[in-house]
Amino acid sequence: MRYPAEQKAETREKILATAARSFREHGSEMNGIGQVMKELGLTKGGFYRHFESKGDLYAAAVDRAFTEQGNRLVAVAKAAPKGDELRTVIEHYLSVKHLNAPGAGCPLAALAPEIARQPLEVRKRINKSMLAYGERMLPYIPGRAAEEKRARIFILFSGMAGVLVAARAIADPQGRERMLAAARSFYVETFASNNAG
Amino acid sequence: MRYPAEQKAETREKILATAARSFREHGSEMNGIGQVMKELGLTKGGFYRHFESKGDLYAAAVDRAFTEQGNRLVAVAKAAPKGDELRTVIEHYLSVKHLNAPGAGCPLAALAPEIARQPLEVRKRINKSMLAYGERMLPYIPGRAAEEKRARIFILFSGMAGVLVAARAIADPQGRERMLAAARSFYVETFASNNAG
DNA sequence: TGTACATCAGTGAACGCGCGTTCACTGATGTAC
DNA sequence: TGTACATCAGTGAACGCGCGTTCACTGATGTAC
Repeated sequence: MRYPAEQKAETREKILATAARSFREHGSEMNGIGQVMKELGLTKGGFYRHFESKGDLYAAAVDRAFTEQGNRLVAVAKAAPKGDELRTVIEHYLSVKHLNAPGAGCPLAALAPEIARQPLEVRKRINKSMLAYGERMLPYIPGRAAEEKRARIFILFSGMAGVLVAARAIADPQGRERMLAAARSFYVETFASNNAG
Repeated sequence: MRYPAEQKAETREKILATAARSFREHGSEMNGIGQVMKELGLTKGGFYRHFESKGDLYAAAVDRAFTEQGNRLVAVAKAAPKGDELRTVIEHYLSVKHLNAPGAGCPLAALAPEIARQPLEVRKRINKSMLAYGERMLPYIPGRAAEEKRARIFILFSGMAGVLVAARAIADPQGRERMLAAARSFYVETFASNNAG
């Protein structure tokens, strides 16, 4: 049957949001199209009215996740006390909440190795939103030359992603939170103390 | 037919080594038992004479990979000039060679998110070899209390794993090597300079 | 304003495929006598 | 020393299953007249 005017865009949106969360939670191999559609109360046949293939959805969902993550961190920075933006961002990223909510968190922490295994074209597409995510952090990084700041952003955010995912791999809840807290102190001191730039 | 006396142990060994490389290269979902056995010139039916299930192989292969990675880094440290052990280990870890050889490299960098998604029992088993890997780095870390050193090892190695896998996600070969080099300088200066401890 | 027709998001059954796992079988070697 | 039998690593066909994808169909809404 024919559906109300704006429904198609809404459905596409829901598929994207659900897939973006589901991929981060379970990885792209463990969560399929059928499950994403089922969660939305739809059948999997309808998926192909919205995306060309699973690969197409994957790239779009990872793009979406990087954009959302960027939005979140920018919002956190803007809400922070003047001069404390980077410290606040680091503490938000390395929070227990982020540790325990991979589906709503950083796609680099949740998916980096499988992004690295994607075909070149998919990686290129994802790289754009990865780099855009980095660029949005530029205003909060101390330092002079933009190129220097970019390297610093790469080191900081790839490092924190490593911390988060390594902590998630630890089974003992106390152990993982202890390691996370130690890393939080380190990153704040190293990147966001007064003499860090 | 009956096979020569020590062949069973040898075959098990080959399956483990091949799986350890293959999982790190392709992830556990993309590379199956059939392909591992095929690479060894065997049929997949014979797999179950050596391992209980794919999950059993996965845990054993990741264990193996952590042990190998530990062996490699200890060997690198032992071959380094006195006092330069940690710097040499960092440079080895963040080398272009390691960047481009995930199948022979650090399992944390190659598999951390999917390790984090394993059932509790599998994570507990893998945690043992992860922690053992960390313990082997203790002698090369400056500092006093062992607990402090352990936190420092976690921060250093999870951070470097994040760097490596983020660099692998970058499509442009020059860009990824530039980022890797910047991170290498940072980690050497921060963790292995004379006043780092 | 009323009628006839076109559209197309979503359905649900079907497809081929590769996966992990099972199992009856093979047959050269090891063991018992 | 020679013979009969047991062992068991590996074979290869089969299994059920869920996956990604395709497709004929549905039918309420939008459009044309």
